[in-house]
Amino acid sequence: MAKSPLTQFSRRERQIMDVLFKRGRATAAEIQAGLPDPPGYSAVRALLRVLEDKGAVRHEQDGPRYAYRPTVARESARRSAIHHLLHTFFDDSPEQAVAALLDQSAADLSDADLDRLAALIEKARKAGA
Amino acid sequence: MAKSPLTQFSRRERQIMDVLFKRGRATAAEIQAGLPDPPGYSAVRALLRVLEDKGAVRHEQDGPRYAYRPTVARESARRSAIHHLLHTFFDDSPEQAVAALLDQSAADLSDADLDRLAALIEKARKAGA
DNA sequence: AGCAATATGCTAAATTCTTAGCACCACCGA
DNA sequence: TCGGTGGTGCTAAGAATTTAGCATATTGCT
Repeated sequence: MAKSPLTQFSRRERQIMDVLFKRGRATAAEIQAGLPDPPGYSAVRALLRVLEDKGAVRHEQDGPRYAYRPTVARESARRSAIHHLLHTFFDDSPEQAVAALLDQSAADLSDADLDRLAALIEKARKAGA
Repeated sequence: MAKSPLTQFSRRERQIMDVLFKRGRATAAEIQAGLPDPPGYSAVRALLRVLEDKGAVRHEQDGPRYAYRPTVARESARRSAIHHLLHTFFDDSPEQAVAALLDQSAADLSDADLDRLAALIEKARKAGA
């Protein structure tokens, strides 16, 4: 298996990627603030340099400082994450996964949300058939 | 926040947990086989001992060898995984997540699957309202 | 019984991750 | 113009992870 853009991350690296995926873009200080049990600022900088080396992250000048972004689009990171979730916990069964997701968050979904989801299912039906 | 049963895992530890969650239960050799870029057998054993120390895993005698299991139920590991996925990639929006999931795997779903999902949505509607 | 094969437990070494510290540059206000 | 503030790059040490090696059981054959 060739090395995917999602190389293996260390713990801290992963935490940083999580922050970046969540925020889309952040400065070193923001990342530091977003990390659980935040390390020193230098540590964050060093990690970012490593991640940039690995090609997982790139920076752009944002006024006086750097702003970092993941290089892989959020989209494709999402896809991988979903794929991994399915594979590890749901025997590659999207149906089970959707069921779990609905079950777990039924309370947070409004009727309108549910309508939209129902519509999506209809759409899937047409596409699949 | 108290230290949850899901302590921070190192890279290898996580890989091992993934294998265990996927299989439910496995011997050291099976785990080794399931690992990406598998290390030596001793390495796997050592890791398992560490994980057992951390309380993430326990073993039971299975004939001449040990069989390992995660201590947290697959259920609750699932929940955490979903939660993390939602938080990192979907702004805590289950609706977006379900949408992505459907979109990504529409092709793999049969009409019957879709029927079941539609039924689940109906159920959620009743529960939520 | 004796031997090969396959477990396990432990430990020490190699590797990798994580961190802090220091040197330097640019901007801003006194 | 001269600090002070807040950014950057680098590097080296400390901590943790990851690994292999070796000693010791236990099982199953012959």
